[in-house]
Amino acid sequence: MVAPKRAKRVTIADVAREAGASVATVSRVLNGVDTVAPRLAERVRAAIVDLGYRPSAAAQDLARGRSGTIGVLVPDLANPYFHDIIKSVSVVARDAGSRVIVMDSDEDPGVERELTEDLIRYADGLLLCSPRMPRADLAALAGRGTPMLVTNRQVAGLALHSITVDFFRGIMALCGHLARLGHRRVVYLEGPEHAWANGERLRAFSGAEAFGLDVVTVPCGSTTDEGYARAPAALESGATAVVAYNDFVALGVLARFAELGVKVPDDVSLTGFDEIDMARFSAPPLTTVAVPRDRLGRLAGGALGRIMAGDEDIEPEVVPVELRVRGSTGSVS
Amino acid sequence: MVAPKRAKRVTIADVAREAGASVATVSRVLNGVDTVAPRLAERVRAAIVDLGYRPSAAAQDLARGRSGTIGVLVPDLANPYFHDIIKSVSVVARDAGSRVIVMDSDEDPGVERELTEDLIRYADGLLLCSPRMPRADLAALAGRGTPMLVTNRQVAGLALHSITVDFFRGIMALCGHLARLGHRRVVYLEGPEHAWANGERLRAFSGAEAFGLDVVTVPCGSTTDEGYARAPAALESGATAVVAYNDFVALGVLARFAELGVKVPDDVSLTGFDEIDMARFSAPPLTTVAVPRDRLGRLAGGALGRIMAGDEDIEPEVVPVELRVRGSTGSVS
DNA sequence: TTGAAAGCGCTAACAA
DNA sequence: TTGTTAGCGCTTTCAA
Repeated sequence: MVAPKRAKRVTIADVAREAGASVATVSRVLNGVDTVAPRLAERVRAAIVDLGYRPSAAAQDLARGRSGTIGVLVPDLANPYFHDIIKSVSVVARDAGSRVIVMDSDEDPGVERELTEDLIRYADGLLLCSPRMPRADLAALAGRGTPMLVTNRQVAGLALHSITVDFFRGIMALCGHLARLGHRRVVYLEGPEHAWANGERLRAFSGAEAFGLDVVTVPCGSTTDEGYARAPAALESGATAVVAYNDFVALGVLARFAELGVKVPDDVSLTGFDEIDMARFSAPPLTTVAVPRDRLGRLAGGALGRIMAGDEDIEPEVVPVELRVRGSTGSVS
Repeated sequence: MVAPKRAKRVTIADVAREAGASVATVSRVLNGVDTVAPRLAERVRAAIVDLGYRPSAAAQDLARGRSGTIGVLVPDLANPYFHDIIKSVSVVARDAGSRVIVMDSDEDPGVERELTEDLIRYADGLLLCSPRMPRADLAALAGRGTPMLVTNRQVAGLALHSITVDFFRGIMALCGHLARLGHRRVVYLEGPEHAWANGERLRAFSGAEAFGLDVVTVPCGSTTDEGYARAPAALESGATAVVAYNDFVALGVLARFAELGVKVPDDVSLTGFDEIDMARFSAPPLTTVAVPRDRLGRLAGGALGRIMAGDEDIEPEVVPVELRVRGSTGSVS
């Protein structure tokens, strides 16, 4: 093994010296300003390679007054829901010449607030995905002047740019589907308590109750484990259909039901939400609601870009969803 | 909506003026240096709040000569395998007062190299998870002097700090288990071609062949979709057991088999690798190999910390794995 | 087309 | 205990 040399940083001045040019010229070459004589530019490039020079991001950011970075905060990196959004935003960002840095708040409103404070110092713009933090925190952030966009959360009376999903309609579609199959009593396995998405679903259920559907609610969460754990409670409700907060939960329920000898959909129907990949690979495949996450991500990326460019007139968007009927729902026997 | 004011940045000088102190004092308060008179410190803190001041990350990083950031690169954010590692590293980092920024190369060696170049300018240290880039690129990076650590990849003859998983033993355990069940011919659904983990598995299989196990190989990948797609090919091999590259692939195979009416494990046995949550929720639950990802993550975080602190004497570690026998494997009929 | 030099906002000697 | 000031490495006028 070669002796490790923690070399002192190579700076733009070193390159300038090596190339026999000024730092200004090196900077020009670096930034693709084409008012540099080809021969000189070549010497500079050679020096850069020779010395293995990399511009310091901190110095560039400071001098430029911006970081070329957009910060994305998600409550759970493991959830493909956010993953797809990150991917799409990354593509949009890349096209705009900026990079994306991602942080995971682990569903904790406190951590979320903290990470956001951090992110705000590093990034030119912020994308808060399904933020769980209290309204007041969000308000404070919004008042700070940093360009930002929020997904899956609407806060009445706050000048907050947002792109949301039509969860309300999704649940209505699900309920309508179940009602047509003859279900009169369904149990809803609730999502994370601070999730706006959960509130929207609850709103939709009370709408469905107006149509004569009986809805009982069981606290749960957003993971397979939680679905697995709460499945018996769902059963006890005496409902003929279980509406899980999302596909993960539904998959957990499905597994537990299998263990308990409960047949889906013969004994009880089951639905998910989000349409993750696994939804169509389960046995039976899951009736769920498809959310166009890539579209959501692209919209978010585009809107955030415009906001960062100073455009304050961003229309709040609500992306539509689509019911996917599969084998996990059936008519009441 | 209130008129949006893209306020000019509040700087440390503004705070100093407001508080009637010097910038040095403000800096001291900011950094918790306790040689500031309580009353003065209080005034400074009040000014900070009043003005809504946030230190510029770029300026701090530049002045300090470090960023307090560690960069993590993963080939696929969606894979819980990496997710768990990120979580553990984040915890270690947080305890050390630094933050983690994550980037996803999307399994593309080119993008990977590019992102690493970027990361290296932002971070004090690098954690490359299962890098797919060619040996030469890795060598160039290693020679650059940035503290870095690689997981799941060993490169002979390169002074590269690494922490790897004992994939070899994992596959051997799996093969031994299958052999004891009477299997004589297994088919291996290969992982991503640039993955070191795949190479290790192949090595292990040739070891198993020495014990009389017949192994045929089918190119596949690392996702459920790919498993689903290659399942028929696996069947055609005439093997009595399918060893999937990982649990995702196995789950895809399982779904396809169910559609095709192939019974697991009666008609054919099936194994995964990694032990993701879903592995025990499938029907039948998956025989797989558990990888202690949290431990891997903590080890990585700790080791990287030491490397960044200048300790060059880091022992390469190989974390052990554990066979988990479940319902998806059975004896040959 | 090139270079000199003034910042960018902060930290950390060094003085007082 | 506090303040002054010289950098940190880069970009970007402004002159030449």
